[in-house]
Amino acid sequence: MRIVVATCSVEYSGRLDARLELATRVLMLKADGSVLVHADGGSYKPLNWMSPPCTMTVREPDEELAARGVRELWTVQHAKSDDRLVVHIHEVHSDSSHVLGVDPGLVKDGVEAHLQKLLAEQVDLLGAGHTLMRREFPTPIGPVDLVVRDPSGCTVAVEVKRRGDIDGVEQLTRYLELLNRDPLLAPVAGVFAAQEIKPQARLIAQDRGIRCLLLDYDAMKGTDDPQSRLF
Amino acid sequence: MRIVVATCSVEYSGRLDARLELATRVLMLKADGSVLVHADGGSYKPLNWMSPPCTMTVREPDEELAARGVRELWTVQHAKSDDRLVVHIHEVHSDSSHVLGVDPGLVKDGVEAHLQKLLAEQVDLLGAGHTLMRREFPTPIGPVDLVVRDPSGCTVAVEVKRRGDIDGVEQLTRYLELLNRDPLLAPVAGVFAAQEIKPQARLIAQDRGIRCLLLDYDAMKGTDDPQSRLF
DNA sequence: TGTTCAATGTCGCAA
DNA sequence: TTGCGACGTTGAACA
Repeated sequence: MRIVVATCSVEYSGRLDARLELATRVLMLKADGSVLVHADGGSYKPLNWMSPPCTMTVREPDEELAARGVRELWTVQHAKSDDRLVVHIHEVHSDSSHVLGVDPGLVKDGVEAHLQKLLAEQVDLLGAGHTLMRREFPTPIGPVDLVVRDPSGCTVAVEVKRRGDIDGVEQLTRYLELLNRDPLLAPVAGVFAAQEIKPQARLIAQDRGIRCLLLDYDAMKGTDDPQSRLF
Repeated sequence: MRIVVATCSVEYSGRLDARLELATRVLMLKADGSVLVHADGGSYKPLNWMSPPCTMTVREPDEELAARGVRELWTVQHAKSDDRLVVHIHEVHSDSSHVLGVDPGLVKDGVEAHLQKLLAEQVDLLGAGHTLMRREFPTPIGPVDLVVRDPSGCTVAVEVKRRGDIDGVEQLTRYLELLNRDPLLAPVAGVFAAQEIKPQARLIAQDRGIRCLLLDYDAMKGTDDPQSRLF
């Protein structure tokens, strides 16, 4: 991520034509090539931008542009369409780069969170005699939805999803690998619980010894005791 | 504009609840109090944000949070709703402020309104001898973009879009149904005019006897008489 | 100030 | 890929 504060003008041409007159703005250049032009106000939407996939090329201005105060000419070209952003850099006030790494991404709490909560309350759905140890069990790679103990005293890690896809199985697999390194917890079994489980996900889960559990959201809501039904 | 690069976790609660696990991100704090949380990829939409009007308060973490590595606690509270963003700052890698001033703002050219205006002026593009009856012809279900009369004296309803999609055809269909109930206007023909018409939209239009017309914005702007070329 | 509608909408899922 | 619907939609024009 490179962040440049510069006095600049910007032209966009593509689905429409748009222009930003000379002013000082923040230019955010992301690792995937995308560029955002932000002012010191407004909402999260930039004044102008180019979405990935795109590439930026920097040129020296010709004499005429240089005479008008342009120091650099940035051209950000979209890879697939002919959308293009041209930035005339007049003066750079700040220019810094930072290594951010891949972001784990936003987790939204909706039905999935509710499912998790309901399963925590109705932990017997995993089989008679199961007891809840923790919800949102923290690990360095993110929280495990549920950690429970089965009747034999073994630890079980549960991943709850609305739609059970391969991604979810992979996630649970990573948790299991990590938890099984902890001698106080190991051996840890895995349960993949979802409203709907895709055949491929089920296959991979079975191959890894992960049990699949279909959840009936409406039934679980129905059995929900009225006290906690205050959503 | 203050820009902070920090390792942080973020929680949003408001119209939904969402969470960003610990990672390094860019925090953009605008002059109006709004805050954006950006990762090094994705589109122009931040991972998380708070729109103005809102205010940010900074607190020291309590002992428990401090033990987990939190150095600062930012709470961004929306002024009118109870939307709230909480940022747990673990480590600050960069922190800089810049004075940007007020932005002159984006000037656009080529939006639907321009297309409609140009077509109203160049109504011959619908075929020689067409005359404009009205722009924004009012109906109970919304205004019809253009109502024109063809050389034979028949009424024609025109829907103008930048990108001709199915819902545009549906919209025009509703207008035509309504207008054709008016004995003073009926029979009313339909023209779907757009810079780009999706194949499926064209199909549906043809099936309903609606004529499709591709608009060349640049050409229309070129033929535009100079008096009205004051964009 | 509220309502309606376009948008360089974007985003995510299903067919 | 395309279509469909939702979005913490945002933004602008208008009543």
